[in-house]
Amino acid sequence: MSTIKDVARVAGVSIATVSRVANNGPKVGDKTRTRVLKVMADIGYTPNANARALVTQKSSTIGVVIPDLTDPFFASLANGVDQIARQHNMQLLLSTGLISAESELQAINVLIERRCDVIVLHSKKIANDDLLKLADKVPGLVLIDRYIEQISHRCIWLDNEEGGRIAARHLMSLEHRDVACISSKYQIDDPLMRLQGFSDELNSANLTIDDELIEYGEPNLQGGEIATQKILAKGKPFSAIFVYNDAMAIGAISTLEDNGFKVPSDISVIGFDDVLLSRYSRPKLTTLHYPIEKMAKKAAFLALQLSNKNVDIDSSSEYKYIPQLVKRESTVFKS
Amino acid sequence: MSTIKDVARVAGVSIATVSRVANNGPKVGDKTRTRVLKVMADIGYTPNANARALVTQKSSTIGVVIPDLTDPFFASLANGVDQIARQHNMQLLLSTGLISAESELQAINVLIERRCDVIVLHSKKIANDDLLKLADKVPGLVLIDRYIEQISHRCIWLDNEEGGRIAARHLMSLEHRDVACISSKYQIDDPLMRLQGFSDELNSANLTIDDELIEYGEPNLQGGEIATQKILAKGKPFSAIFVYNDAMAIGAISTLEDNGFKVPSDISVIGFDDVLLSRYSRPKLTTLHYPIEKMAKKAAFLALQLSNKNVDIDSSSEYKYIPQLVKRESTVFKS
DNA sequence: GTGAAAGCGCTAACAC
DNA sequence: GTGTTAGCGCTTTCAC
Repeated sequence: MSTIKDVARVAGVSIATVSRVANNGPKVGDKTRTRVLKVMADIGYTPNANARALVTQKSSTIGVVIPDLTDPFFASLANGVDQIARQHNMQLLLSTGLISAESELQAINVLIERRCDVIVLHSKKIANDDLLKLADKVPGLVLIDRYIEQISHRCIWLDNEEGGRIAARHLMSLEHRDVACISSKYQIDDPLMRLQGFSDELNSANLTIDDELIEYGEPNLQGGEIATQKILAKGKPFSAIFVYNDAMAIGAISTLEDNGFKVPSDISVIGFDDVLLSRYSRPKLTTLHYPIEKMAKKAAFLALQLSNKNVDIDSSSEYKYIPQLVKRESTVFKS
Repeated sequence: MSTIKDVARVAGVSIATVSRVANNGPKVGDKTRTRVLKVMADIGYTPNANARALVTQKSSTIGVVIPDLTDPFFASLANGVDQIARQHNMQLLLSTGLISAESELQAINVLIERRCDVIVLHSKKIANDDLLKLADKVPGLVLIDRYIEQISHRCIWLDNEEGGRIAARHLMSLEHRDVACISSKYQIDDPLMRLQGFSDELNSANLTIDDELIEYGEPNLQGGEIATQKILAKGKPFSAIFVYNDAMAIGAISTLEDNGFKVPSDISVIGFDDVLLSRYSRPKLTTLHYPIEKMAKKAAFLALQLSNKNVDIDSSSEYKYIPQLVKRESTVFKS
């Protein structure tokens, strides 16, 4: 591939001039500029971003770490960051971290090797201490969907506990008293907090969840199916289920109906996340809206600011989002 | 951020030695190696991938151009490429192209600037000639979801026309004679070919589609809703609809039911793509399976081979995929 | 086994 | 307005 030197040679100018033209720099004669531009087009010159990054010390790429792309929730996250990247003429470098601490660490490391100025990190497995070190190393690093007190001004997170409470209040307002729960088998913060909030709110109304009516599974459609089967197998009565996320909730509904239970008339189901799917499932899913795209944009924007030494940040800020109840068709008054 | 020089200085060796250690190179004394490794860890050294790419002339990143991430179809595409990237210890650089030729061109250009060795390009708008030039410039470039004769061995594509034919045969086998079509308003190859095949097959059975029963819309849920409303407004009878993709089909079903038509008992609906959603919609969608993830993997793998000068490729190969009919619940015998 | 040095393609002073 | 030059951080001969 042709380089700046080739252009310079053919156009009969120095490489400095070519560089100026390429960067729309000042002080270049009009005839020179047009001539250089023509040569560039002729020989198909494309500047080498790696070389440029090396000398300018900035790569103009935004790095994102997410577990995987097929989950619509994470796709939305990446999409939010991408939108901010476009606005700033930056590129998205995507690193999938899957679910182990090791692979998350490796994913983030790749981004640092590439000298991403700006990184939005969704990490569930890396220990706080390691995250603190990373944050220290990369000024433009922001955590999404996680909260660490020492770097609270660099965390964009959702109040999962409050989400659990809202779900509980909603179900109680519909007079459900015997509720089951389906949670994620990955014992990370989110499921724990959601369950905690849910349980607390029930308790404060003198209700409790029967431990046997709590099941755990993979946080996807199939996980919801299996967990529901297990709960059903116990043979204990319940009139509503609080499910960890929408995918599991839809899996749960499918299983319930296969077993002769009508949703919502026999059993109400409430999900979490409000992914697109939840608006088009039958019955349409009542769920808690998780404004992930908005949060991702905020995260990218914040990371951009942090990476810019000229802007100073109030390190006491907090970026906590509250999930919103979206009432649709899968929950009704207890019959 | 610390550099190779810092490591060299602290460890009391030359940068060449550090480089050897960093790359697991040969001929380094054991004590030296451990000492250098320790220093690296101590000062938190992370090699600069840009500098490395500059000298080695390879970036070990796979570039992908897709319109956007939120469409599950494209997310699957990106995911397929990502899996191959992981296998080869490469990174995914994602460039979203949206829908204009200009933005697609710009998206691919960013990838070339970054000197991606390997590029999987989903382009609908760029003219054949321009694509040919790009392919010439970047040996590791592969087109997905598009066919250009001159570079047929670098195209991974689906036989959309055959898909249309299969859909037509399926509907005819269920004795539908009056069929409507919903197509994409973006008059690119896919919708045109699908409609063509569909129409041809009907014709060969002496059936025709009433032009008034063909409507065009955005290829998403809402587009399907609007197109269906328009068709309904014509007041012409029909017993089945062939829809451009699953999202539109689900939108169509929702609108049909809102207007008092039962799917499939009153009207059968067949979609295209077989995205995850189609398995969980009610009724479950009959559709044509588009093996996009498999094709994306193939594309990435092929691009990888192409980028490697040591492997030579049979330039007469073709990579045509045939969609498969997936019968679910949204189509039945005409009543 | 280790080091010195050249150079990848580019930008950014600094001269003229 | 244009050219010369010194690196950016790294790999890779080529000596020793």
